[in-house]
Amino acid sequence: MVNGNLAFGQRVGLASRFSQLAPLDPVELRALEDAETALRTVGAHREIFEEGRPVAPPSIVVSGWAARSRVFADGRRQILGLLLPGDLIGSWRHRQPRAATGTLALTEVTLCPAPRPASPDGALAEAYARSAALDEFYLYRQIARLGRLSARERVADLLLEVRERLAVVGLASPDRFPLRMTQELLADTLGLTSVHVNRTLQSLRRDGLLDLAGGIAYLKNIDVLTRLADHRSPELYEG
Amino acid sequence: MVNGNLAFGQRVGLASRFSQLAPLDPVELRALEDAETALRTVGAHREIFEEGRPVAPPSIVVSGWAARSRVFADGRRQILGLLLPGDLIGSWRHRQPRAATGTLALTEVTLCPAPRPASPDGALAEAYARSAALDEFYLYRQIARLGRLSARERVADLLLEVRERLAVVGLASPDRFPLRMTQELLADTLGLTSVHVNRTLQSLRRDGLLDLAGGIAYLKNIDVLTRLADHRSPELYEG
DNA sequence: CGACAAGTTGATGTTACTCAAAAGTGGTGG
DNA sequence: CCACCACTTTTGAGTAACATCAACTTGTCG
Repeated sequence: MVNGNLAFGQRVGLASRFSQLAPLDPVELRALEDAETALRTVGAHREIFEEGRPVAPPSIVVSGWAARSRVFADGRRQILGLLLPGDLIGSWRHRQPRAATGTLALTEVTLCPAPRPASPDGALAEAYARSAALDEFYLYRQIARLGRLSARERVADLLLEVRERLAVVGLASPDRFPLRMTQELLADTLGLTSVHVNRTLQSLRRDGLLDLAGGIAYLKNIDVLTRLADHRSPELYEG
Repeated sequence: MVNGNLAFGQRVGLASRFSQLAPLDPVELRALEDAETALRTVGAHREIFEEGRPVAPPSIVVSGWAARSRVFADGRRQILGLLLPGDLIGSWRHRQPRAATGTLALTEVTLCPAPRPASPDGALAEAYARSAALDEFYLYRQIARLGRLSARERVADLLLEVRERLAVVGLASPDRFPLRMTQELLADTLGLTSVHVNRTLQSLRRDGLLDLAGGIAYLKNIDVLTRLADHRSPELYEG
Protein backbone atom coordinates (compact mmCIF):
# COMPACT_ATOMS: atom_id res chain seq x y z
CA MET A 1 0.00 0.00 0.00
CA VAL A 2 2.67 2.38 0.93
CA ASN A 3 4.48 3.99 -1.86
CA GLY A 4 1.67 4.98 -4.08
CA ASN A 5 -0.16 6.49 -1.17
CA LEU A 6 2.74 8.61 -0.12
CA ALA A 7 2.31 10.59 -3.29
CA PHE A 8 1.35 14.05 -2.25
CA GLY A 9 -1.83 14.76 -4.08
CA GLN A 10 -3.30 11.40 -3.18
CA ARG A 11 -7.07 11.40 -3.01
CA VAL A 12 -9.00 9.83 -0.27
CA GLY A 13 -12.14 7.75 -0.62
CA LEU A 14 -14.72 9.68 1.34
CA ALA A 15 -17.11 6.77 1.52
CA SER A 16 -14.57 4.59 3.27
CA ARG A 17 -13.41 7.40 5.52
CA PHE A 18 -16.86 8.22 6.87
CA SER A 19 -17.87 4.57 6.98
CA GLN A 20 -15.29 4.17 9.71
CA LEU A 21 -17.16 6.68 11.80
CA ALA A 22 -20.67 5.30 11.44
CA PRO A 23 -22.37 2.46 9.51
CA LEU A 24 -23.52 4.36 6.43
CA ASP A 25 -26.34 3.00 4.32
CA PRO A 26 -26.07 2.59 0.54
CA VAL A 27 -27.81 5.89 -0.18
CA GLU A 28 -25.39 7.77 2.02
CA LEU A 29 -22.40 6.00 0.50
CA ARG A 30 -23.67 6.95 -2.92
CA ALA A 31 -24.10 10.56 -1.88
CA LEU A 32 -20.48 10.72 -0.76
CA GLU A 33 -19.26 9.14 -3.98
CA ASP A 34 -21.30 11.60 -6.00
CA ALA A 35 -19.98 14.52 -4.01
CA GLU A 36 -16.47 13.62 -5.08
CA THR A 37 -17.31 14.45 -8.65
CA ALA A 38 -18.00 18.12 -7.89
CA LEU A 39 -14.50 19.13 -6.95
CA ARG A 40 -13.20 22.57 -6.28
CA THR A 41 -9.48 23.18 -6.41
CA VAL A 42 -7.55 25.81 -4.47
CA GLY A 43 -3.92 26.55 -5.25
CA ALA A 44 -1.19 26.21 -2.67
CA HIS A 45 -0.74 29.18 -0.35
CA ARG A 46 -4.15 30.62 -1.13
CA GLU A 47 -6.90 31.34 1.36
CA ILE A 48 -9.79 28.90 1.21
CA PHE A 49 -11.98 30.90 3.55
CA GLU A 50 -11.13 34.30 4.88
CA GLU A 51 -11.52 35.26 8.52
CA GLY A 52 -14.67 37.31 9.01
CA ARG A 53 -16.16 36.44 5.64
CA PRO A 54 -19.55 34.76 5.32
CA VAL A 55 -19.14 31.03 5.61
CA ALA A 56 -19.61 28.73 2.65
CA PRO A 57 -21.60 25.51 2.97
CA PRO A 58 -19.69 22.62 4.55
CA SER A 59 -17.02 20.90 2.47
CA ILE A 60 -14.77 17.92 2.78
CA VAL A 61 -11.07 17.90 1.98
CA VAL A 62 -10.51 15.34 -0.75
CA SER A 63 -6.80 15.85 -1.22
CA GLY A 64 -4.06 18.16 -0.06
CA TRP A 65 -3.29 19.90 3.20
CA ALA A 66 -4.92 22.97 4.68
CA ALA A 67 -4.85 24.76 8.02
CA ARG A 68 -6.91 27.12 10.10
CA SER A 69 -4.87 30.11 11.11
CA ARG A 70 -4.98 33.32 13.03
CA VAL A 71 -2.83 36.25 12.02
CA PHE A 72 -2.21 38.98 14.57
CA ALA A 73 -2.09 42.67 13.77
CA ASP A 74 1.70 42.70 13.94
CA GLY A 75 2.09 39.76 11.60
CA ARG A 76 2.58 36.95 14.07
CA ARG A 77 0.76 33.88 12.85
CA GLN A 78 -0.55 30.84 14.65
CA ILE A 79 -1.77 27.72 12.91
CA LEU A 80 -4.77 26.64 14.96
CA GLY A 81 -5.23 23.21 13.46
CA LEU A 82 -4.49 21.15 10.40
CA LEU A 83 -7.08 20.02 7.88
CA LEU A 84 -6.09 16.77 6.19
CA PRO A 85 -7.75 14.65 3.53
CA GLY A 86 -11.08 13.34 4.78
CA ASP A 87 -11.60 16.23 7.18
CA LEU A 88 -14.89 18.06 7.25
CA ILE A 89 -14.89 21.85 7.24
CA GLY A 90 -17.96 23.58 8.62
CA SER A 91 -21.31 22.29 9.79
CA TRP A 92 -25.03 22.68 9.15
CA ARG A 93 -26.00 22.88 12.73
CA HIS A 94 -26.55 26.58 12.79
CA ARG A 95 -26.08 29.72 10.77
CA GLN A 96 -22.58 30.91 11.49
CA PRO A 97 -22.54 34.04 9.42
CA ARG A 98 -18.81 34.65 9.53
CA ALA A 99 -15.74 32.50 9.68
CA ALA A 100 -14.03 32.76 13.05
CA THR A 101 -10.69 31.71 11.61
CA GLY A 102 -8.91 31.97 8.30
CA THR A 103 -8.37 28.79 6.32
CA LEU A 104 -5.23 28.44 4.28
CA ALA A 105 -4.28 25.92 1.62
CA LEU A 106 -0.82 24.58 2.47
CA THR A 107 -0.64 22.58 -0.74
CA GLU A 108 -3.00 22.51 -3.65
CA VAL A 109 -6.23 21.40 -2.07
CA THR A 110 -9.30 19.83 -3.61
CA LEU A 111 -12.59 20.11 -1.81
CA CYS A 112 -16.04 18.78 -2.44
CA PRO A 113 -19.36 19.86 -1.00
CA ALA A 114 -20.33 17.70 1.96
CA PRO A 115 -23.62 15.91 1.25
CA ARG A 116 -26.34 17.06 3.57
CA PRO A 117 -27.63 14.33 5.87
CA ALA A 118 -31.13 13.23 4.91
CA SER A 119 -32.09 12.77 8.53
CA PRO A 120 -30.50 14.25 11.62
CA ASP A 121 -30.64 10.80 13.22
CA GLY A 122 -29.08 8.97 10.31
CA ALA A 123 -25.66 7.43 10.12
CA LEU A 124 -24.24 10.25 7.99
CA ALA A 125 -25.18 12.82 10.59
CA GLU A 126 -23.61 10.58 13.18
CA ALA A 127 -20.42 10.28 11.13
CA TYR A 128 -20.23 14.06 10.82
CA ALA A 129 -20.77 14.43 14.55
CA ARG A 130 -17.98 11.98 15.28
CA SER A 131 -15.77 13.82 12.87
CA ALA A 132 -16.50 17.04 14.75
CA ALA A 133 -15.72 15.32 18.05
CA LEU A 134 -12.38 14.20 16.66
CA ASP A 135 -11.66 17.78 15.59
CA GLU A 136 -12.37 18.89 19.11
CA PHE A 137 -10.06 16.22 20.46
CA TYR A 138 -7.25 17.51 18.26
CA LEU A 139 -7.89 21.08 19.39
CA TYR A 140 -7.48 20.01 22.99
CA ARG A 141 -4.31 18.24 22.07
CA GLN A 142 -2.96 21.33 20.34
CA ILE A 143 -3.67 23.35 23.48
CA ALA A 144 -1.86 20.90 25.74
CA ARG A 145 1.04 20.75 23.30
CA LEU A 146 1.49 24.51 23.17
CA GLY A 147 0.91 25.05 26.85
CA ARG A 148 3.02 22.39 28.46
CA LEU A 149 5.41 20.65 26.09
CA SER A 150 9.00 21.60 25.25
CA ALA A 151 10.07 22.11 21.66
CA ARG A 152 11.28 18.51 21.28
CA GLU A 153 8.11 17.18 22.80
CA ARG A 154 5.94 19.40 20.61
CA VAL A 155 7.59 18.19 17.44
CA ALA A 156 7.29 14.56 18.49
CA ASP A 157 3.68 14.96 19.51
CA LEU A 158 2.66 16.75 16.32
CA LEU A 159 4.33 14.22 14.06
CA LEU A 160 2.66 11.37 15.91
CA GLU A 161 -0.66 13.10 15.50
CA VAL A 162 -0.23 13.67 11.78
CA ARG A 163 0.82 10.05 11.31
CA GLU A 164 -2.23 8.89 13.18
CA ARG A 165 -4.60 11.10 11.20
CA LEU A 166 -3.12 10.21 7.84
CA ALA A 167 -3.12 6.51 8.75
CA VAL A 168 -6.89 6.63 9.21
CA VAL A 169 -7.31 7.62 5.57
CA GLY A 170 -4.63 5.25 4.33
CA LEU A 171 -2.03 7.91 3.59
CA ALA A 172 0.58 6.81 6.12
CA SER A 173 2.49 3.61 6.60
CA PRO A 174 3.31 2.74 10.21
CA ASP A 175 6.51 4.74 10.28
CA ARG A 176 6.47 7.16 7.38
CA PHE A 177 4.18 9.68 5.79
CA PRO A 178 4.23 12.83 3.68
CA LEU A 179 4.70 16.03 5.63
CA ARG A 180 3.70 18.92 3.47
CA MET A 181 4.91 21.72 5.70
CA THR A 182 7.95 23.92 5.62
CA GLN A 183 9.84 24.41 8.86
CA GLU A 184 8.35 27.87 9.00
CA LEU A 185 4.85 26.41 8.91
CA LEU A 186 5.78 23.85 11.53
CA ALA A 187 6.99 26.74 13.64
CA ASP A 188 3.69 28.58 13.26
CA THR A 189 1.88 25.39 14.23
CA LEU A 190 4.07 24.66 17.24
CA GLY A 191 4.35 28.19 18.58
CA LEU A 192 8.10 28.34 17.89
CA THR A 193 10.40 30.12 15.46
CA SER A 194 11.56 28.39 12.31
CA VAL A 195 15.17 28.62 13.49
CA HIS A 196 14.33 26.77 16.65
CA VAL A 197 12.32 24.17 14.79
CA ASN A 198 15.32 23.58 12.61
CA ARG A 199 17.59 23.01 15.59
CA THR A 200 15.05 20.83 17.33
CA LEU A 201 14.69 18.63 14.26
CA GLN A 202 18.45 18.28 14.07
CA SER A 203 18.58 17.22 17.66
CA LEU A 204 15.86 14.62 17.17
CA ARG A 205 17.64 13.41 14.06
CA ARG A 206 20.95 13.09 15.91
CA ASP A 207 19.21 11.00 18.53
CA GLY A 208 17.97 8.67 15.83
CA LEU A 209 14.33 9.33 16.66
CA LEU A 210 13.13 10.62 13.31
CA ASP A 211 14.09 12.00 9.98
CA LEU A 212 12.54 14.57 7.67
CA ALA A 213 13.63 14.68 4.07
CA GLY A 214 12.03 15.56 0.80
CA GLY A 215 8.68 16.19 2.38
CA ILE A 216 8.56 12.72 3.94
CA ALA A 217 8.69 12.13 7.68
CA TYR A 218 10.22 8.93 9.01
CA LEU A 219 9.52 8.09 12.60
CA LYS A 220 12.36 5.80 13.56
CA ASN A 221 11.48 5.09 17.14
CA ILE A 222 7.81 5.50 17.76
CA ASP A 223 7.94 4.09 21.28
CA VAL A 224 10.44 6.63 22.47
CA LEU A 225 8.64 9.45 20.67
CA THR A 226 5.34 8.39 22.21
CA ARG A 227 6.78 8.39 25.69
CA LEU A 228 8.62 11.64 25.07
CA ALA A 229 5.35 13.44 24.38
CA ASP A 230 3.10 11.30 26.60
CA HIS A 231 1.07 10.85 23.45
CA ARG A 232 -2.35 9.20 23.70
CA SER A 233 -4.35 8.17 20.69
CA PRO A 234 -8.01 9.10 20.29
CA GLU A 235 -8.98 5.44 20.01
CA LEU A 236 -8.41 5.21 23.72
CA TYR A 237 -11.55 7.24 24.07
CA GLU A 238 -13.66 5.34 21.61
CA GLY A 239 -13.78 1.97 23.35
CA MET B 1 -26.78 45.16 38.62
CA VAL B 2 -23.21 44.97 39.64
CA ASN B 3 -22.51 44.28 43.20
CA GLY B 4 -24.92 41.53 43.95
CA ASN B 5 -23.86 39.73 40.83
CA LEU B 6 -20.23 39.75 41.75
CA ALA B 7 -21.01 37.35 44.56
CA PHE B 8 -19.21 34.14 43.81
CA GLY B 9 -21.83 31.49 43.87
CA GLN B 10 -24.22 33.57 41.82
CA ARG B 11 -26.64 31.54 39.77
CA VAL B 12 -27.44 32.23 36.21
CA GLY B 13 -30.85 32.15 34.58
CA LEU B 14 -30.53 29.51 31.91
CA ALA B 15 -33.63 30.61 30.06
CA SER B 16 -32.25 34.08 29.51
CA ARG B 17 -28.79 32.80 28.66
CA PHE B 18 -29.96 30.47 25.90
CA SER B 19 -32.58 32.93 24.70
CA GLN B 20 -29.72 35.12 23.64
CA LEU B 21 -28.51 32.39 21.32
CA ALA B 22 -31.79 31.55 19.61
CA PRO B 23 -35.46 32.62 19.91
CA LEU B 24 -36.74 29.92 22.25
CA ASP B 25 -40.43 29.13 22.37
CA PRO B 26 -42.38 28.98 25.65
CA VAL B 27 -42.11 25.21 25.92
CA GLU B 28 -38.35 25.36 25.59
CA LEU B 29 -38.10 28.19 28.11
CA ARG B 30 -40.14 26.15 30.51
CA ALA B 31 -37.91 23.12 30.01
CA LEU B 32 -34.85 25.16 30.92
CA GLU B 33 -36.52 26.56 34.01
CA ASP B 34 -37.57 23.09 35.08
CA ALA B 35 -34.07 21.76 34.55
CA GLU B 36 -32.76 24.23 37.09
CA THR B 37 -34.68 22.47 39.82
CA ALA B 38 -32.73 19.22 39.42
CA LEU B 39 -29.37 20.48 40.58
CA ARG B 40 -26.26 18.49 41.24
CA THR B 41 -23.51 19.99 43.34
CA VAL B 42 -19.81 19.22 43.11
CA GLY B 43 -17.39 20.46 45.74
CA ALA B 44 -14.45 22.68 44.88
CA HIS B 45 -11.34 20.89 43.62
CA ARG B 46 -13.20 17.70 42.80
CA GLU B 47 -13.39 16.04 39.42
CA ILE B 48 -16.74 16.44 37.69
CA PHE B 49 -15.92 13.99 34.92
CA GLU B 50 -12.80 11.89 34.79
CA GLU B 51 -10.71 11.50 31.66
CA GLY B 52 -11.44 8.20 29.99
CA ARG B 53 -14.61 7.52 31.93
CA PRO B 54 -17.94 6.98 30.18
CA VAL B 55 -19.59 10.31 29.54
CA ALA B 56 -22.65 11.45 31.44
CA PRO B 57 -25.57 13.05 29.60
CA PRO B 58 -25.10 16.74 28.77
CA SER B 59 -25.32 19.24 31.60
CA ILE B 60 -25.29 22.97 32.00
CA VAL B 61 -23.24 24.87 34.56
CA VAL B 62 -25.66 26.82 36.74
CA SER B 63 -23.14 28.34 39.11
CA GLY B 64 -19.45 28.15 39.89
CA TRP B 65 -16.35 27.71 37.80
CA ALA B 66 -14.99 24.54 36.24
CA ALA B 67 -12.29 23.69 33.73
CA ARG B 68 -11.29 20.97 31.31
CA SER B 69 -7.78 19.82 32.00
CA ARG B 70 -5.12 17.45 30.84
CA VAL B 71 -2.58 16.07 33.27
CA PHE B 72 0.62 14.61 31.87
CA ALA B 73 2.32 11.52 33.22
CA ASP B 74 4.98 13.61 34.98
CA GLY B 75 2.43 15.84 36.68
CA ARG B 76 2.45 18.82 34.35
CA ARG B 77 -1.07 20.12 33.96
CA GLN B 78 -2.73 22.20 31.29
CA ILE B 79 -6.13 23.79 31.62
CA LEU B 80 -7.69 23.38 28.20
CA GLY B 81 -10.65 25.66 28.69
CA LEU B 82 -12.83 27.24 31.30
CA LEU B 83 -16.45 26.32 31.95
CA LEU B 84 -18.41 29.24 33.33
CA PRO B 85 -22.04 29.62 34.41
CA GLY B 86 -24.34 29.09 31.45
CA ASP B 87 -21.88 26.84 29.63
CA LEU B 88 -23.05 23.55 28.19
CA ILE B 89 -20.97 20.42 28.81
CA GLY B 90 -21.38 17.57 26.36
CA SER B 91 -23.75 17.00 23.46
CA TRP B 92 -26.33 14.54 22.18
CA ARG B 93 -24.98 14.54 18.71
CA HIS B 94 -23.38 11.14 19.01
CA ARG B 95 -22.38 8.50 21.48
CA GLN B 96 -19.03 9.55 22.84
CA PRO B 97 -18.27 6.64 25.08
CA ARG B 98 -15.40 8.18 26.99
CA ALA B 99 -14.45 11.67 28.08
CA ALA B 100 -11.45 12.96 26.15
CA THR B 101 -10.53 15.41 28.89
CA GLY B 102 -10.88 15.60 32.63
CA THR B 103 -13.26 18.17 34.06
CA LEU B 104 -12.38 19.83 37.31
CA ALA B 105 -14.49 21.98 39.64
CA LEU B 106 -12.49 25.11 40.45
CA THR B 107 -15.10 26.30 42.93
CA GLU B 108 -18.17 24.57 44.19
CA VAL B 109 -20.14 23.96 41.03
CA THR B 110 -23.82 23.31 40.51
CA LEU B 111 -24.95 21.59 37.36
CA CYS B 112 -28.31 20.69 35.93
CA PRO B 113 -29.21 18.23 33.19
CA ALA B 114 -29.55 19.98 29.84
CA PRO B 115 -33.07 19.53 28.47
CA ARG B 116 -33.08 17.48 25.31
CA PRO B 117 -34.28 19.41 22.27
CA ALA B 118 -37.69 18.23 21.14
CA SER B 119 -36.76 18.68 17.51
CA PRO B 120 -33.34 18.87 15.94
CA ASP B 121 -34.53 21.90 13.96
CA GLY B 122 -35.96 23.77 16.91
CA ALA B 123 -34.61 26.85 18.56
CA LEU B 124 -33.22 24.97 21.54
CA ALA B 125 -31.10 22.77 19.28
CA GLU B 126 -29.97 25.92 17.51
CA ALA B 127 -29.06 27.55 20.81
CA TYR B 128 -27.02 24.50 21.80
CA ALA B 129 -25.29 24.54 18.43
CA ARG B 130 -24.40 28.19 18.83
CA SER B 131 -23.13 27.48 22.29
CA ALA B 132 -20.91 24.74 20.86
CA ALA B 133 -19.67 27.14 18.18
CA LEU B 134 -18.75 29.65 20.87
CA ASP B 135 -16.85 26.95 22.72
CA GLU B 136 -14.94 26.23 19.57
CA PHE B 137 -14.19 29.91 19.14
CA TYR B 138 -12.71 30.01 22.64
CA LEU B 139 -10.60 26.94 21.96
CA TYR B 140 -9.11 28.65 18.92
CA ARG B 141 -8.41 31.67 21.01
CA GLN B 142 -6.71 29.60 23.67
CA ILE B 143 -4.48 28.09 20.99
CA ALA B 144 -3.48 31.45 19.57
CA ARG B 145 -2.86 32.76 23.07
CA LEU B 146 -0.57 29.90 24.03
CA GLY B 147 1.21 29.77 20.72
CA ARG B 148 1.97 33.36 19.96
CA LEU B 149 1.41 35.70 22.90
CA SER B 150 3.89 36.77 25.55
CA ALA B 151 3.07 36.33 29.23
CA ARG B 152 1.71 39.88 29.56
CA GLU B 153 -0.37 39.47 26.46
CA ARG B 154 -1.70 36.11 27.59
CA VAL B 155 -2.85 37.48 30.91
CA ALA B 156 -4.53 40.46 29.28
CA ASP B 157 -6.21 38.31 26.66
CA LEU B 158 -7.51 35.76 29.15
CA LEU B 159 -8.92 38.37 31.49
CA LEU B 160 -10.68 40.10 28.62
CA GLU B 161 -12.15 36.78 27.59
CA VAL B 162 -13.40 35.94 31.05
CA ARG B 163 -14.93 39.38 31.39
CA GLU B 164 -16.68 38.98 28.07
CA ARG B 165 -18.03 35.54 28.92
CA LEU B 166 -19.22 36.54 32.37
CA ALA B 167 -20.81 39.70 31.01
CA VAL B 168 -23.03 37.62 28.73
CA VAL B 169 -24.57 35.97 31.77
CA GLY B 170 -24.71 39.16 33.80
CA LEU B 171 -21.89 38.27 36.16
CA ALA B 172 -19.49 41.04 35.15
CA SER B 173 -19.72 44.78 35.18
CA PRO B 174 -17.85 46.56 32.40
CA ASP B 175 -14.57 46.70 34.28
CA ARG B 176 -14.73 44.20 37.12
CA PHE B 177 -15.66 40.62 37.71
CA PRO B 178 -14.95 37.71 40.06
CA LEU B 179 -11.91 35.69 39.14
CA ARG B 180 -12.06 32.42 40.95
CA MET B 181 -8.59 31.16 40.13
CA THR B 182 -5.37 31.03 42.09
CA GLN B 183 -2.23 32.20 40.34
CA GLU B 184 -1.24 28.57 40.05
CA LEU B 185 -4.43 27.83 38.14
CA LEU B 186 -3.90 30.87 35.96
CA ALA B 187 -0.44 29.52 35.25
CA ASP B 188 -1.84 26.14 34.21
CA THR B 189 -4.31 27.91 31.96
CA LEU B 190 -1.75 30.21 30.39
CA GLY B 191 1.06 27.70 29.97
CA LEU B 192 3.29 29.52 32.46
CA THR B 193 4.61 28.93 35.96
CA SER B 194 2.87 30.46 38.93
CA VAL B 195 6.00 32.44 39.77
CA HIS B 196 5.99 34.02 36.37
CA VAL B 197 2.28 34.74 36.52
CA ASN B 198 2.88 36.52 39.80
CA ARG B 199 5.58 38.71 38.29
CA THR B 200 3.54 39.39 35.20
CA LEU B 201 0.55 40.49 37.27
CA GLN B 202 2.77 42.81 39.27
CA SER B 203 4.07 44.35 36.10
CA LEU B 204 0.57 44.90 34.72
CA ARG B 205 -0.47 46.35 38.06
CA ARG B 206 2.48 48.74 38.11
CA ASP B 207 1.48 49.94 34.65
CA GLY B 208 -2.00 50.70 35.94
CA LEU B 209 -3.66 48.29 33.53
CA LEU B 210 -5.40 46.01 35.98
CA ASP B 211 -5.66 44.83 39.53
CA LEU B 212 -6.44 41.50 41.11
CA ALA B 213 -7.45 41.38 44.75
CA GLY B 214 -9.67 39.23 46.88
CA GLY B 215 -10.81 37.17 43.94
CA ILE B 216 -11.99 40.21 41.98
CA ALA B 217 -10.36 41.38 38.78
CA TYR B 218 -10.43 45.08 37.91
CA LEU B 219 -9.57 45.98 34.36
CA LYS B 220 -8.45 49.58 34.59
CA ASN B 221 -7.64 50.26 30.99
CA ILE B 222 -9.55 48.02 28.67
CA ASP B 223 -8.48 49.84 25.53
CA VAL B 224 -4.81 49.33 26.20
CA LEU B 225 -5.36 45.73 27.27
CA THR B 226 -7.36 45.04 24.13
CA ARG B 227 -4.66 46.43 21.90
CA LEU B 228 -1.95 44.67 23.89
CA ALA B 229 -3.48 41.29 23.13
CA ASP B 230 -5.03 42.17 19.75
CA HIS B 231 -8.22 40.90 21.35
CA ARG B 232 -11.27 40.41 19.11
CA SER B 233 -14.69 39.66 20.50
CA PRO B 234 -16.80 36.82 19.14
CA GLU B 235 -19.62 39.22 18.27
CA LEU B 236 -17.51 40.35 15.37
CA TYR B 237 -18.29 37.02 13.83
CA GLU B 238 -21.99 37.01 14.52
CA GLY B 239 -23.08 39.95 12.41
C1' DC C 1 22.72 29.85 -15.31
C1' DG C 2 20.14 32.91 -12.14
C1' DA C 3 16.59 33.78 -8.87
C1' DC C 4 13.86 32.70 -5.01
C1' DA C 5 12.36 29.90 -1.38
C1' DA C 6 13.78 26.81 2.18
C1' DG C 7 17.07 25.18 5.25
C1' DT C 8 21.28 25.90 8.17
C1' DT C 9 24.67 28.17 11.16
C1' DG C 10 26.72 31.38 14.67
C1' DA C 11 26.56 34.95 18.03
C1' DT C 12 23.89 37.24 21.20
C1' DG C 13 19.65 38.72 23.79
C1' DT C 14 15.42 37.91 26.31
C1' DT C 15 11.81 35.55 28.31
C1' DA C 16 10.42 32.49 31.24
C1' DC C 17 11.78 28.47 34.34
C1' DT C 18 13.91 26.46 38.62
C1' DC C 19 14.91 26.25 43.27
C1' DA C 20 14.45 27.92 47.70
C1' DA C 21 12.66 30.51 51.20
C1' DA C 22 9.91 34.24 53.36
C1' DA C 23 5.69 36.62 54.08
C1' DG C 24 0.82 36.96 53.86
C1' DT C 25 -4.10 34.79 54.24
C1' DG C 26 -7.81 32.25 55.92
C1' DG C 27 -9.80 28.59 58.39
C1' DT C 28 -9.90 25.41 62.58
C1' DG C 29 -9.87 23.82 67.04
C1' DG C 30 -8.41 24.36 71.69
C1' DC D 1 -8.89 34.91 71.23
C1' DC D 2 -4.93 32.79 69.95
C1' DA D 3 -2.00 29.20 67.96
C1' DC D 4 -1.56 26.47 64.34
C1' DC D 5 -1.97 24.73 59.81
C1' DA D 6 -2.32 24.63 54.90
C1' DC D 7 -2.42 27.24 51.09
C1' DT D 8 -1.27 31.18 48.37
C1' DT D 9 1.48 35.01 47.16
C1' DT D 10 5.82 37.22 46.95
C1' DT D 11 10.89 37.74 46.59
C1' DG D 12 15.74 36.69 45.11
C1' DA D 13 19.41 34.50 42.58
C1' DG D 14 20.86 31.65 39.02
C1' DT D 15 19.81 29.04 34.69
C1' DA D 16 17.80 27.02 30.62
C1' DA D 17 15.03 27.39 26.66
C1' DC D 18 13.85 29.82 23.05
C1' DA D 19 14.04 34.22 20.22
C1' DT D 20 16.46 37.50 17.32
C1' DC D 21 19.46 39.06 13.79
C1' DA D 22 22.16 38.29 10.04
C1' DA D 23 24.60 35.77 6.97
C1' DC D 24 25.49 31.74 4.34
C1' DT D 25 24.20 27.25 1.90
C1' DT D 26 21.30 24.22 -0.50
C1' DG D 27 17.74 22.99 -3.46
C1' DT D 28 14.34 23.89 -7.17
C1' DC D 29 12.55 25.48 -11.17
C1' DG D 30 12.27 28.49 -15.00
